Order: sequence, then structure tokens, then C-alpha cells
Amino acid sequence: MNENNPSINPTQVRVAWHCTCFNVRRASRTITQFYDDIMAASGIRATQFTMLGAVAMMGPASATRLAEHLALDRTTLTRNLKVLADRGLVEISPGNDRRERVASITGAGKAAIERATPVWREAQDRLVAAFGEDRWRRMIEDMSDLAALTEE
Amino acid sequence: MNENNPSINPTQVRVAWHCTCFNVRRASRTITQFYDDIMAASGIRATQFTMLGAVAMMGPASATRLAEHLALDRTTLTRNLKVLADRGLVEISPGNDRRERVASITGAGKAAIERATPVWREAQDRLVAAFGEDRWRRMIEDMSDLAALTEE
DNA sequence: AGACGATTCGTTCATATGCGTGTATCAACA
DNA sequence: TGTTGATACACGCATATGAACGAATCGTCT
Repeated sequence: MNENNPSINPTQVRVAWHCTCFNVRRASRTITQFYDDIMAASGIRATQFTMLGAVAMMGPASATRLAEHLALDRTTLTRNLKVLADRGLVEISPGNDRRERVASITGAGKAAIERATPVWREAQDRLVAAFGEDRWRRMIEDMSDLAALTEE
Repeated sequence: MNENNPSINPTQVRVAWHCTCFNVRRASRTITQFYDDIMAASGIRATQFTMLGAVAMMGPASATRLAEHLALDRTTLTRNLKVLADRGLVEISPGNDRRERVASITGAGKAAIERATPVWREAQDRLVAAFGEDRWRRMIEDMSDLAALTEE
């Protein structure tokens, strides 16, 4: 293999390439890039598109509730939301429970979703077409089940 | 659904939950957490385990070569390596080509791999057992193919 | 030898991710 | 009514991720 480093055994090679965590993270990187490249013109990244959609869907919702919904750490969600709030796409306001801070979509946020949805769909369609629709559908279910399995 | 926000149509709901990028990122988060929780005692995270394995496998290798190997941005890889270098697990030294800086595994790095491998295996085995071996194997292939498909 | 395009890298900026700690608020109970 | 455990959050620390810009080096061609 590599005459500079003869001490590596084949077992280690198998470990590296069969690691579920490595595989899912690598796929996460390349797929995110794939979506972001296509969606770049809209000014909305794939991750932000997801966040906007969640806020729009769940109405005024607390950080904790949104975080649970997305299987995302609460503090991560707060900071991701702040990026969108700074751009005026979502609004953060105090809730009835004064501990809570609820997020809601703004007019600009709705407009951003409208603007980004066609390019998101283009990315999604391209990927599904290249991968095969049946296989893709199966894999989405696999990934969803795997997330549910490893959550908590 | 949500009487506070009647304007969301069902299409947006489908968009949010069928997005490949969202699904793979969510799985990436929960699976990384699953591995990290089990591997915590070893002091090596799943991502770092992967990096160490790659350096050990590929011998003294340049940042660019390692990055291509892992489908990782070059600058990201450099910084991830630095964390390991600061802990003495890998060594960064100038290559023959004076533009290059090559990384190689150290004795402490090998020891860390030895120490972390059993707990990594425990995480991997638990996940495979819970998900089903045949289904798991199929999904690893799917994720690998999908990464290849979306790379570049 | 000198010029020039290509390669390899470092640095800075911005986002994404989770943990630990501390604070404010709430709800329920003595 | 005061105490107390639980809940919701902000902030700081550390890692993970990629883009843009620029510097150093290499190989080649004149």
C-alpha cells in the first residue's frame, strides 16, 4: 500500500470506511453542498430553508419546541434563528410565559420561502432523478428511521 | 393544525419533511451524538476517530490528499488536524515539495486509535443490531453512492 | 535565467453544532 | 405566602464546516 507506513493493518481500513458516522457525515457534507450550489442565487441556504420552513409551519413557537421538532440542540437553534432574525426573515418576541421567546415568520420570511422553493425543488428533483426515485424514497425512510433510532 | 398561523399550506409541510438535505443532516446530528456519547470515555470523538484513521491509513499525506480522500474542504481538514496536532496525536511536518505540509500519525495517535477502537465498535455494533444488519449494509451503500453522486 | 500559469497552502469571515454553567420564571406544595 | 424543584433561556467555550483572498512554491516555456 504505502511503503512509508507499513504498520497499518487491513482491519483499520475496514473500520474507517464502514463507520456509519463517517458515511452519514460525508453524505451530509456533499449533499448540503449540492443543494447550496443550486440554491445560491436565492440567497437562502438549505439549512436556512429548513429553519424558515419549520418556523412558518409551526407558527409562533418557542426555541425548545422548534429544537425538538428538528432534532437540533436548543442553543444551536437559537443561534441559527438569530441569523435569520438579523435579516428580518423571522421575528423573535417574548411569549406569554416570560421565560419563553417565540419565533414567527415575517412577510420577508414568507417571500424568501416563495423565492427559494423553486430552486430547492430543482435541487431535490435533480438528486432524485439521478439516484432513482424508488431508491431515494427508501433511503429517506432509512435515514428518518435511523435518526429516530439514535435520538436520545 | 395551528390556529395561530392558518396561512401555511400542506405543500410546505411536504417540502420540509421530504428534503433530502434536512433528512441527511438530521441523521448526521443524531448519529454523531450516538457515537460520541458511547465513545466519550475514550476522549476521542467520532469525527476525530475518522481523521486519525485516515492519517494512519494514508501515511504521511498532504492536506489536499487527505481532504479529497474524505470529501472534506481542505481548510476544514487543516483545522481539524490542528486539534489533533495540539494534542500530539498527529504530526505536521514540511514535505519535500516545500509548498506541502504532510501529516503523519504519532505514537500517541496510534495509542489513541487502539484505545478508541473498542468503544467505536460498541457504538457501531449497537447501531447495526438495532437497525438490522442487511438494512444497515444497504444504507451504507446508499449513502456512499449518494455522496459520490453529489460530490462536485 | 526569467516569466508565467498552476499548485499548495494559510488566514479571515461566516455559519453550524453541542456542552456546561448560571439566571429568570413558573408551578406546586408545605 | 414562602420555598423549592422544574422549566426556558442566554452566554461562553470548543469543534466542524466551507468561501474568498492572497502568498509561497513549482514546473514549463521562451
